[in-house]
Amino acid sequence: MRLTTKGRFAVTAMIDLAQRQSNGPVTLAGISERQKISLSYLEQLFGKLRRHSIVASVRGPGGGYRLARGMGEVSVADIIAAVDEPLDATNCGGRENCADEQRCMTHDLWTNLNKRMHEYLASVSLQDLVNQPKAKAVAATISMDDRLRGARRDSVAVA
Amino acid sequence: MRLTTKGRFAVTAMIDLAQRQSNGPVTLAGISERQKISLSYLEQLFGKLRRHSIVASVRGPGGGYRLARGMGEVSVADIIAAVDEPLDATNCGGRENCADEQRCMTHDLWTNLNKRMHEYLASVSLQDLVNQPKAKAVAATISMDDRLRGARRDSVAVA
DNA sequence: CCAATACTTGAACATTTCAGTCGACTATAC
DNA sequence: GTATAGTCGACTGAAATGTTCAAGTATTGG
Repeated sequence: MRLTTKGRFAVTAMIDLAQRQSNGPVTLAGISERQKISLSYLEQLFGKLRRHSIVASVRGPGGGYRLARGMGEVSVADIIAAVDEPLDATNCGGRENCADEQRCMTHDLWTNLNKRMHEYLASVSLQDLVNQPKAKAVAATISMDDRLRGARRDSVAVA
Repeated sequence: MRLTTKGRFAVTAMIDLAQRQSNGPVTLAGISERQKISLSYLEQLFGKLRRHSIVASVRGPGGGYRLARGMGEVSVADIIAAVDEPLDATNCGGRENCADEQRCMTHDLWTNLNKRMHEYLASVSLQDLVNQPKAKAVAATISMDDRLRGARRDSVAVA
């Protein structure tokens, strides 16, 4: 998984959408204005989001975009994967080289990192971001720190 | 922190270096040949690694590069940070906007993700990669999975 | 000393991605 | 039927990737 500003834009836009879709479809023009993202760039991003069934479009006056599923069913990983799609992953992932030992060591490291990043991003839904972002973020951080330091704290409050 | 193939190349090269430095300085030409990375590209990468005091150079015949510190003191995060340096991080990290609530929500999410990625990469040293990569990788994965699933497994065998 | 070795630096380059722009088109509500 | 708003495709400039060429400088072995 690659992390670029493109994914950031997409997530920002999706949060805006999630927050406003209760009063009908949300226009890209509105998101563009509020989030200061170019309208045409949003069109590209939402084209991909739509083709990945993350959002649905409503054409005509009063139209716009709405979520294709509930906020809880859309993870950050979904959004990034839809937008950043060239996910050909570890450049030795079955395709070529990876012949000698060294390459496979780095290969393992990278696939593992990718996996963990993906798991983290998949564990955060749009709902989490819209509702109580602080609690979630802090809880995740504490939990991670514990693991690294070998500490043991059996119940972490998550608000 | 950004993840690109550039960092991958750097880590691959560093592993090669770490494995061979016991018999004196390692030449970039050798790394280039073994790892199939263009020599000039390696020169650029090692220039950065040298300026970050991760490797040291030995000039003249019989020269090459060697690690500036022990393998245990060099983390993957160090290598990536040295090579991928434009780490301006979250594009609202103190600089501008971040005015309304939505932006800060995504801001929190990203800074947190960056933090966790960094912690993970910082926890993996060159030594880990050269010695027993499998054990380390597997252990990290299991631990992560447990946290996500809420499972509880008190002693995870490592190696 | 001297020549081969090997790092050092800088520039140029093709390719790709990023981010944004433009223009033409289609569907639909009023 | 017209204004609204999504859809599509091509096209742009800037940056990053990955590579190559060329001209250095330091140092060691002979």
